[in-house]
Amino acid sequence: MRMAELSARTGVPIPTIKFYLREGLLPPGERTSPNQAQYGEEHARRLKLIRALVDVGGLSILASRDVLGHLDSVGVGALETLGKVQYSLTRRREREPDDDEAWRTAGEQVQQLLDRHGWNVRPDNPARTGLAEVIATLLRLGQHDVLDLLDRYADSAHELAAAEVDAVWRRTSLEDRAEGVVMFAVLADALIAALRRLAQEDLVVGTAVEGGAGPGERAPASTADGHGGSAAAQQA
Amino acid sequence: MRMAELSARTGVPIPTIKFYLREGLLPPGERTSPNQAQYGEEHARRLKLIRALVDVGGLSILASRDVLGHLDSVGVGALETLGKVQYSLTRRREREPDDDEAWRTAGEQVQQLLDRHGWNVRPDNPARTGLAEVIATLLRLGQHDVLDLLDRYADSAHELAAAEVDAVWRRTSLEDRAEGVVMFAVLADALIAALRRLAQEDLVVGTAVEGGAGPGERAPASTADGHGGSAAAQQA
DNA sequence: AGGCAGCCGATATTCCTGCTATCCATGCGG
DNA sequence: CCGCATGGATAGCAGGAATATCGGCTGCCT
Repeated sequence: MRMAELSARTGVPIPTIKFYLREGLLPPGERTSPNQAQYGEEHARRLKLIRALVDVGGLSILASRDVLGHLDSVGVGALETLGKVQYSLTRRREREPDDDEAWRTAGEQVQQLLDRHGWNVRPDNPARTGLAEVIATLLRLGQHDVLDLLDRYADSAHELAAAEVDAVWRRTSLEDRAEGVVMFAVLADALIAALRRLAQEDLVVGTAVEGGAGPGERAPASTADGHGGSAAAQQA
Repeated sequence: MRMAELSARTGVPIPTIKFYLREGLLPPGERTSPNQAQYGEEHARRLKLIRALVDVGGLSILASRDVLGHLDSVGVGALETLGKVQYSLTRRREREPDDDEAWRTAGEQVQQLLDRHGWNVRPDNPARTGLAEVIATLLRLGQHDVLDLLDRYADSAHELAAAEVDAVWRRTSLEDRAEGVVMFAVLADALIAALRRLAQEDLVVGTAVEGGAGPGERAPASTADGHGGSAAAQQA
């Protein structure tokens, strides 16, 4: 197909497609003449992926290019891809953190947490810094009760990550796996954030309705222990 | 204290403080004369909070102003504050979603999920739309196995939210509670994201090291033999 | 009392990002 | 064979977040 059709099919305006081509997010089409090119299904897919990363994942154009670049160099294994994607994802911190008391404490807490949970993480994983930064901020603001939940957060995160790794591993082709890594790294963040907000409201509404005396032992709403597994997999 | 001291104490440059004042993020100091003002401890705290929201939480100046505005109008109860904060948090979607098949399916799935888990959420909660948007995107990209984990994500989210609500409720003063709401709404997102990335790497390293045959039942933790193992996980 | 520094407010300028718009030469295609 | 879409390059624009500059004033120190 030509550019006009690509645009029509994906809903992305032509000037924007040109822009993405220029910026290297979208690989160039196959030239059939000096001013004609053919685009395939993979271009449409890539375009949709770009919009997903930018619109839903909130990535910058630059970060998206990096992430997508890792997708193209598959064959190096999921670990490699995951590492690179994660590195691309952490938005560059403009100001390197000031080396104050809170920062040092935060660094220690991160290490202790990793030890406590027995996590094996490379020392250069940028998520370490990210985590330390959040902890340092909470320390500076004196929000110690948030930090008391760290281990709980960690347990849940580990559970979820296990399910994610499992799901990715179940994929067969290398490309699919790499794409899965990106999905779980980028879009799951948005997913969890939204779910947490919904759950928060449910709980607050529940406690407020019960008289506002405190977070009472509300009947746990059927606990959803029987959630129909793939009932969500509506496979449209 | 005067502006210079406020700047020195918080590390925020004076022009930036002026900017925040202009934009209404920071309440003006107490005037002692037409060109002199006094700032108190609460201004320093507010400044640190602004930097936390902007730097760590990734909020825009505008969104931060809204969130902080809700902090000032305390006394209306945690539910009210939570709702307003959540509304301010969801970044305005520039393009309202195109009403295609995926979007409609996504809307249904959100409702089904809420029913399945028995969550009581107001219909105007913007997180509903946010969640639907992510689901629609995943549908359009054909990532159904991600959606299969929705219920698992929801369960974890609910657990965490319960702990969070509990923690907030434990706070005594109204101001502290409102601040807690903001903390858990904004910073916990970053916290969880970082922890998930760390857990992901741990699990991938673990499976890769064990021969790359699949996500095996790795001995839980205690692996912390140093990070040497991960370096070897270059698995071609 | 004199003077210098600091402060406040307002305006203007800069830098970055993510697109759009314009322009032009070219060659497809009816 | 001629118009119009295509592709490439350059320039422009809008919004966001600061940052710089300037004028007028006022403490405060001596």
